[in-house]
Amino acid sequence: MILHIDMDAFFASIEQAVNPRLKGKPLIVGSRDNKMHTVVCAASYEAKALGIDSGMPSFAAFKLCPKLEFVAADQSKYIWTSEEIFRLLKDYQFQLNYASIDEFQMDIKSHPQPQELANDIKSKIYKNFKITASIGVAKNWLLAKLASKLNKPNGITIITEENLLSVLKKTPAERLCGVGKSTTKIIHNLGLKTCLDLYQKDADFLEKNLGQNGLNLYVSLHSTDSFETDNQETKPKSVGHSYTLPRATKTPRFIQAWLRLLAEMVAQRLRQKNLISETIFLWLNGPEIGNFTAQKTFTQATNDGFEIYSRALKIMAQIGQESPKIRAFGITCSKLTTSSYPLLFNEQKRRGALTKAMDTINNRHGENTIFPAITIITKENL
DNA sequence: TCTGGGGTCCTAGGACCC
DNA sequence: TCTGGGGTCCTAGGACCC
Repeated sequence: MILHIDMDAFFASIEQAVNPRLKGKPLIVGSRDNKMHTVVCAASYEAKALGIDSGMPSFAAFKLCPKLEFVAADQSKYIWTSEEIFRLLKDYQFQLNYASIDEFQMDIKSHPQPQELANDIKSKIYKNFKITASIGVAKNWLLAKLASKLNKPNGITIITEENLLSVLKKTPAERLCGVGKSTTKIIHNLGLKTCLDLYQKDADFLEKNLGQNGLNLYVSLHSTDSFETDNQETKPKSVGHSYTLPRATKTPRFIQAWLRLLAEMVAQRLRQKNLISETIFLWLNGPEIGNFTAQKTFTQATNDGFEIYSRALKIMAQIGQESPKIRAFGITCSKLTTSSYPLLFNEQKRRGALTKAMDTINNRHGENTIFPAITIITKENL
């Protein structure tokens, strides 16, 4: 049996636990601090009751409730809490997996009293952090994850052999992890509506109609294996940043300053993780160009901000348009390997020494104590 | 006020190698 | 004589998740 723990309105609950003034109030956590120009990252249950939910643009949320409380996301607080919960769960001595920042999976084998165990976990979490979790138990991770959502918040759902079919029958297929918008459309056209409809199809049928995704779904639905522990390696496969401007601009020096800033941010994170990257991915969005994406692999891996920026500019030249209007952009580095010194060329050595000095200063005196001058232009208004 | 930002995995076509 | 077939890597784009 797998036990899946899903924290309730995680970010919002943490903010309410930390700040008593917010308790019992409709609250949203936005992904950035411009409260009218962001989307809802998490909504408290008081806000959910008013029809507000994550993914919604914040202006729409405020339209539903002008008195909504707003807090900008504080990632480090949530990561800290998540790691503390993980530590607490470790004490149960079961095989344990991080599924995401607010989800954890435990292989509880054939534990005789899953209900009591789930209750115990929930009360321990509440005692320590004053936030609630919902728990699902089932024969595999996909069904356990599904179960955890069926009785939110602060609920427990146990899918047994006896109730399996009836639970699946009353649950729409799109509640399954992996069944998004386009998969839902395809299966609806096939006349499949519920999780049970999917569950009762065989592997060939699902593969024929949904490709690899269908096959994965079949395997995950029917598996009785423990969750794969292969994702124990926590090495990231890519590191990126993106930013959306309040409105589109075609001012090149402004766009370049932003690209440089994003490149520096990405480079800094690569250096923190001791990684270098061969492939640079550039994403641009604008009214004329729509989404422009391109990536390029270079022979020399790097974690130098200026180098990443230069490569991004090279990729941008492919766009073949003089100076398009740009609304949003992103830089992502992939093909990551552990960086190995020494650097080969003099220019690299010199720049390596520079970035090392910058990192030292910023680590000691705080982020952005020292930064490339060009990026200061990003602070100008459009 | 009119949709963020961080990711992973998959697909299909093309280049290239033996 | 004049081109089979297997495999890998790269790229752009899409689907999906939190």
